[in-house]
Amino acid sequence: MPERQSSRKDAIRNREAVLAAADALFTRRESPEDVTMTDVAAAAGVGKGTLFRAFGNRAGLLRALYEARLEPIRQAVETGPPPLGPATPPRDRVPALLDAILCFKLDNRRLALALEEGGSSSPYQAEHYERWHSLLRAVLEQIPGLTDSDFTTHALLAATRADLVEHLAGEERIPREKMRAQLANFATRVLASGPLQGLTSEE
Amino acid sequence: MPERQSSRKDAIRNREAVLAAADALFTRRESPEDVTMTDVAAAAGVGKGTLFRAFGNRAGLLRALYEARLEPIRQAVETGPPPLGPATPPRDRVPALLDAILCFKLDNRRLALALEEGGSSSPYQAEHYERWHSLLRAVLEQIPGLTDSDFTTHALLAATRADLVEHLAGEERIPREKMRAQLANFATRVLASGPLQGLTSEE
DNA sequence: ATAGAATCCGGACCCTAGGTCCGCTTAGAC
DNA sequence: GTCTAAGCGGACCTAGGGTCCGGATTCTAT
Repeated sequence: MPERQSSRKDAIRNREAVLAAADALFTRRESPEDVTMTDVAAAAGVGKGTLFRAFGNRAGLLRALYEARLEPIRQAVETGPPPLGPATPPRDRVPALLDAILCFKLDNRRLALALEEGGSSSPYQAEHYERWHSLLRAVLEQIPGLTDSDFTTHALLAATRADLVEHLAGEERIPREKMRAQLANFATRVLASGPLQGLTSEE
Repeated sequence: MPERQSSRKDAIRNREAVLAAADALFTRRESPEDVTMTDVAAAAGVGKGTLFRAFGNRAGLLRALYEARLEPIRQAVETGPPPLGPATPPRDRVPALLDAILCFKLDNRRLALALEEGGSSSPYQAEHYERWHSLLRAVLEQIPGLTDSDFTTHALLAATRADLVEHLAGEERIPREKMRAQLANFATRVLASGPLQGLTSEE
């Protein structure tokens, strides 16, 4: 667990340099997998030992980058104004949250891709997925008549998977605004199931 | 492209042996990634050269296994009786198709996992995904009032992603029947948007 | 200021796993 | 039987993630 902060200023400077270099590399290069750790170290003007001591491993570096980029959104969701903040009525907040996630992944395609496929273990063991899931689920549960909130949350989040977004934006050339509209439409449809009762799956 | 059939019987025998060995290994071992190509070759009593000549690369082997397992379902979907076959009314066929996919992934967890994450490129470039997508989409388009069929299809299929299924079955310990019910419920909710007009995203 | 300790630096090195190569073997045709 | 094209298999190559350790740097106490 090499994640604790260091106080030495060269360590801090190097950490920043690595973050910046990795950031640049991931946005520049086509595919995440041809950004090697050696590349990152070289671009940051730092040795591999330094890189690995600071972040543990590849996944650690990705996570650090991801969290940093995600911070503003986390703020907006937790303590911000509507439509993202807690004061928003659930039926409006769900599409807004999904939209925020989608936009984030559109703006950080390579990075999100690298983190989600990243190998090792599924994205479902990542902490940040867990956070989104429990938040979204809590919001869903405030909507009356909505069942299977756990599964529904997973299914909604699955529609924003990085590789799907990448495919839609890259291969199918779907413009950003259209994709956002489609996702919002989809989410709304899922929520708008007032009249449907009795379909509930039982325990 | 080393995919063409050989007529020599030793080649055929070896191909079968590899397929069988790989199948056994993938179901036995915990995680797909600790089944190495060398393992497979050894278990099949065959050299690595043979293995790679027969299947090209790791993805090729996975694909071959996957297609073989998928064959019966493909049959049932293309020319079988309802609820999977073409004679089924669209509103019933969509959940049935998704259910078939879900069951398949539940029955072939490791394999589906290995193929979908498999690294290299996203599952969205795989031929079999393309097949499912166009089929499902065609069915969706027969439902009046349903818009964004392309995106909706992607979103529905995303709910059956191998790693999500694995997570639900493995970590969350959701029983098979419950998961099937939840997916069916979800699909039905998505389709049951008759009253909703005007939400359509415009070109 | 300076010595000493703790920490950090960095690149040579290791290991694993996918993939290739090539001399030897074998199936099948004549 | 023999000739040949195809197949065989394991030694070998390579790339990239991760480790190691001698030397440099920073912080602290005096």
